[in-house]
Amino acid sequence: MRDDEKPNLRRLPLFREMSTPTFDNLMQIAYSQTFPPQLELIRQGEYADFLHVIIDGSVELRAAWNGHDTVMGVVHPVSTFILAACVCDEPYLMSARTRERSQIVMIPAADVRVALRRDSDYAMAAMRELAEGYRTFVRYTKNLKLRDSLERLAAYILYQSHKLDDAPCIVLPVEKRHLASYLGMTPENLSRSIKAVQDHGVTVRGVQVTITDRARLAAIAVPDPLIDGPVTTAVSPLPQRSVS
Amino acid sequence: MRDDEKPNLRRLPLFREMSTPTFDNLMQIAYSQTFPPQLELIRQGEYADFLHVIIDGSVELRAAWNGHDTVMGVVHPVSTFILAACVCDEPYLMSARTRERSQIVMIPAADVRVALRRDSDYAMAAMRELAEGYRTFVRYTKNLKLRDSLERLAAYILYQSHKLDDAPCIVLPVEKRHLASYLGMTPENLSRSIKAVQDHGVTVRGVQVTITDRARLAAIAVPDPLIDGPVTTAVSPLPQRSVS
DNA sequence: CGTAGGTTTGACCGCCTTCAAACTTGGTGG
DNA sequence: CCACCAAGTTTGAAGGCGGTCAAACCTACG
Repeated sequence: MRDDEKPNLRRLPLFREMSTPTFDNLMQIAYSQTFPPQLELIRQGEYADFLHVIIDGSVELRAAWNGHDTVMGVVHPVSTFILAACVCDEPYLMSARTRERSQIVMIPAADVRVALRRDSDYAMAAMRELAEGYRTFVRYTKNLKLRDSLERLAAYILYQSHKLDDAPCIVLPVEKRHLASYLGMTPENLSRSIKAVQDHGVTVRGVQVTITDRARLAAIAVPDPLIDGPVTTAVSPLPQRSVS
Repeated sequence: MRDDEKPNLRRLPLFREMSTPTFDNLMQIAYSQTFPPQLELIRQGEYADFLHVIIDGSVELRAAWNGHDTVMGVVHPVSTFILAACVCDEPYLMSARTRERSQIVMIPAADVRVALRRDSDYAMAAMRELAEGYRTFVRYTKNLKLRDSLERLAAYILYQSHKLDDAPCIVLPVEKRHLASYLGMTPENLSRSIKAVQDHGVTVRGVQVTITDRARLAAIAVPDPLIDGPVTTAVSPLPQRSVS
């Protein structure tokens, strides 16, 4: 891989705190590649050959069973995916496909495991990365089990806006069909939910979404940092013991 | 905590490979406690004070939002829970409550974090534990998104049997109301699904479930190791059943 | 026994899916 | 530039899965 790409990787939480020798060692055997859109990088059930790091573009995590398939998540730069399969040396539970032309760095899983054993700072970082991934999935599952589809859509819009500094105007970053699958509904139902949500402080034209009344939208979504994302402005009292 | 409890902990993947000084150090500040049934050990939103290790009994992980709540998982001995919140030093995403009288070892989260930084073998073990937890949740979410409720019930029965060495006869280990919530349905709907599944190679009387035709049941469940769990499951040194 | 909590059953309703068709949208080539 | 096509989206109608509500039925336990 090219030298000018390494700093991007080095900035990642996963690589930031590892020792320089370990990093350089990994980088020597890593290689960077640019893939076309809609390419299946990883197929569920296969074994983990490479840790993937997405540098540019975006990647969709999908799962399939018995003829159905569904979108489980989307990975944006700069972050890693399928770390868990690499650590466990077990089959992928999800497939991964590029949504657009994407640049990806691949590091042989065996070398990652060696580096983990050798560099405890690296292991710590991997642990934090995995813990965050775990929590992301807990939140995703809570969202699916606790909210109905209109509420999920409202929360999604609100959260997309929140990520852009509470911008009132956002653009749906994905094809609606895939967004529907991610949110656990059919494209038709998403279409109807989009129509329905416009009675609650939102106007949608195509992929342009404008929040006209945040409070009304929030009344539907009932946003919750324990579902929608990490706490940024938490007002948490001191930890307290529940039992004596 | 008592000395005779330490070997049980030491056998855990999380503690098996850590250095003896680190282990002894942690054990000095850990303490063991037995809790009554239906006690809320952890409330979602609070911060992680203690890493919990369940030694005996069973614990239910639940999530709540906007007046609803749902069962997200069940933890059996001997394993840890809420490791991710401890590692991240962030609020719990789920609550935990004892299902029965349960013995639990609690280790201050701050000390766990210190030990993680100090002992790289320990960090490696924590990483593997987290990776397994992550994969458990991916599987759970796939189950919810890809199967309908009858298929989920069939797969659940098949998997419970599989864990008991493909025993044809199993006992539902949880109250049906909680099983329904775990499987993502209402108690009423579980009741109907139980009736329906008896046309497909299963007879159910109370909590007694007998598989009369495994192939027919599998035709409904379409079991898949990428959803239902690895064929080679964990070694549980303690008996599984625990209904009094 | 009698009560309380859990389970089952029935009736009804609504969310969501399915199927089908019309309608956009974007890209391509005449 | 426009015609055309393919893919995606929207709309409509119909139906099913699952949820809600209410009552009856266990079952455990005091």
